[in-house]
Amino acid sequence: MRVSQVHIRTLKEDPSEAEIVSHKLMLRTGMIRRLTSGIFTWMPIGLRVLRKVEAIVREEMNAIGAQELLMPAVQPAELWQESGRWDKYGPLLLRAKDRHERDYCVGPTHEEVISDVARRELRSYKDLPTSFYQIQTKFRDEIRPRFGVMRSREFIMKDAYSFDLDEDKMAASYDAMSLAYHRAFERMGLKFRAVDADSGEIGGARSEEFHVLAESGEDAIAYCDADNYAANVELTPAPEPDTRPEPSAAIARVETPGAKTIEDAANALNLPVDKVVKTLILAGTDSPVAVVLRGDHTLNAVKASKHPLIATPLTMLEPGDVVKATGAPPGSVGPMGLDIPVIVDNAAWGLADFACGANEKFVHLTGVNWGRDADPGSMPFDLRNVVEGDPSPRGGGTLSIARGIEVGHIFQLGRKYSEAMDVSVQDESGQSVAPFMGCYGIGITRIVGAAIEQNHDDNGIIWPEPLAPWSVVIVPINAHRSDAVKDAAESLYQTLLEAGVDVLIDDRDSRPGAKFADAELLGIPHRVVIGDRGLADGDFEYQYRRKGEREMLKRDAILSRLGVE
RNA sequence: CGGGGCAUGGCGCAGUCUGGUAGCGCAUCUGCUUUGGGAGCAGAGGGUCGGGAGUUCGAAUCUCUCUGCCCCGACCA
Repeated sequence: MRVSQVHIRTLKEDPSEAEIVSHKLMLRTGMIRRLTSGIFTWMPIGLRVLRKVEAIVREEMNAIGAQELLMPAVQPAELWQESGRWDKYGPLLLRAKDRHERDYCVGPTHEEVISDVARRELRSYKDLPTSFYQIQTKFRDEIRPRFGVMRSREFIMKDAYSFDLDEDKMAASYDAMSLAYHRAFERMGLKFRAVDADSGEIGGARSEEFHVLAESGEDAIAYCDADNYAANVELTPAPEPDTRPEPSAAIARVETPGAKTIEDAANALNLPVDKVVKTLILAGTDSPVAVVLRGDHTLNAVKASKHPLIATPLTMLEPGDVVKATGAPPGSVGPMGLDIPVIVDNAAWGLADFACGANEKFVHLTGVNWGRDADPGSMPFDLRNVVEGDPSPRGGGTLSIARGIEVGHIFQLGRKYSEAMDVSVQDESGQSVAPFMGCYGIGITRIVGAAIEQNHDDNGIIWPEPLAPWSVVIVPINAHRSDAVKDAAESLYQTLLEAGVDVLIDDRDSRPGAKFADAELLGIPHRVVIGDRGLADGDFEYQYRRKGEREMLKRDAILSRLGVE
């Protein structure tokens, strides 16, 4: 394409509404424009990228035999009442009434509709296994849309659904889908990890999330390259308690004026934070409970919610209630002498001669030991988030922590929806049975943002080649003054076009600097600069966006560099 | 939902406290000069200051109200 014919309106300054780099760059390049909170127009350049993502996903879905269909975005309430989600889904569901006062929603997902399709279409086990997918606009009325297309209300999702006769076959469909996801993200050139999203659950309902690794990710992922373990930190088990050293210190009372945090206390006591224990007072199922963690650890809400004495949702007591429960304000609370249940984290259980609050304002105790001084309650419990360097649950090495952006999620649903929605097929013996379902989502629009988060520099986007809006940009320098430049540029452009390369030629009359800046902002992987300077020797300048080194190459060398013979 | 902030040409901002009828940079258009890292000069178009109500001779500026947008918050002991 010719830049003169493309709607390009790049901005030099970051729009004030954008916070993270992908959002800023998408606005500066003009890929998207906001219509209202969490709702965007995909402008021509952005749409080119979106289409590349879609095409890869579509190819990988088709490759495993999933069939594309397109379901309605607007769905009748009855369907959602049938599954029980009309009430459960809450305000996330955008609802509307038609002229007859009938209730509808804009689909946030399509389990209900696909179940309806399935119950009408699927008759017998001979129709199975089968899977359907669509690439379609969804709407979820997020509490707080932010970060541009990363957490928008309207977004495009690829959602797929599989139907199988039994659990093993469902697992096979799931595995095929998982492989297809791996292939799709690899083809997009993204650094990603598939992580267990459900490792602690009982039963066969497996689930994996696919995360693009990026600093700005909202999720923390624990992984171990040595043994291939990867899971959301929320779900990564911390090690069992160590054997505890024998007590060696006597208990001592220390005034810690003004100490409110663990760091304050550790400083005042002149101890490392991992020798000080933090005691959190939570709402319990019966009475408040005290939860004890090592000072350098943080409470994991998902794990804590699984303890029978801890109330869900997890609630920290207000300072006033902490005083009522323990006699001391937050910061000075400790496990000694409490008359509420104490739950000790595995790591805190392994400590000897530790320090803790004395349940007296601005007083701490040192040399405290479980059993001798403080009652550790019943069994220790896994309550904390794992940290960098913790052993991998698979035992093959130590964990690293990375941040990730969730771009895919696959799930074995079992019969939950097929039973609720009355989907059934006849098995070999003629009995009606509910099929086992799986559902599989990819956030198409989110991938575009995630790809930028992972691939950018100070000058702009650095597209992985498979996602780039164009793979090559030709920049003629002062073509209006030099027929040689113009001819060489046009000729190269035509050759690349004929070879099927996604090529852009910057045929504007702008100055070179402006063209370079735009090419870099847009993140076009390959740049060919043609100017009188090099052309005298028959040279073109070639630069790869990601590396940045410029080389002078002959036309043939350029073509072979771009994979054209 | 709770807390905070903002709303002035397409974008980024000043002006608001101390009312007097709107300004700067970028972008856009015209002309000339320039031309290998977002050119220079000259000129031009474009906003009634988020909406409404009020105070006042007079409101972008003060008051009330509505709306929209952005940020923070569900690990603090």
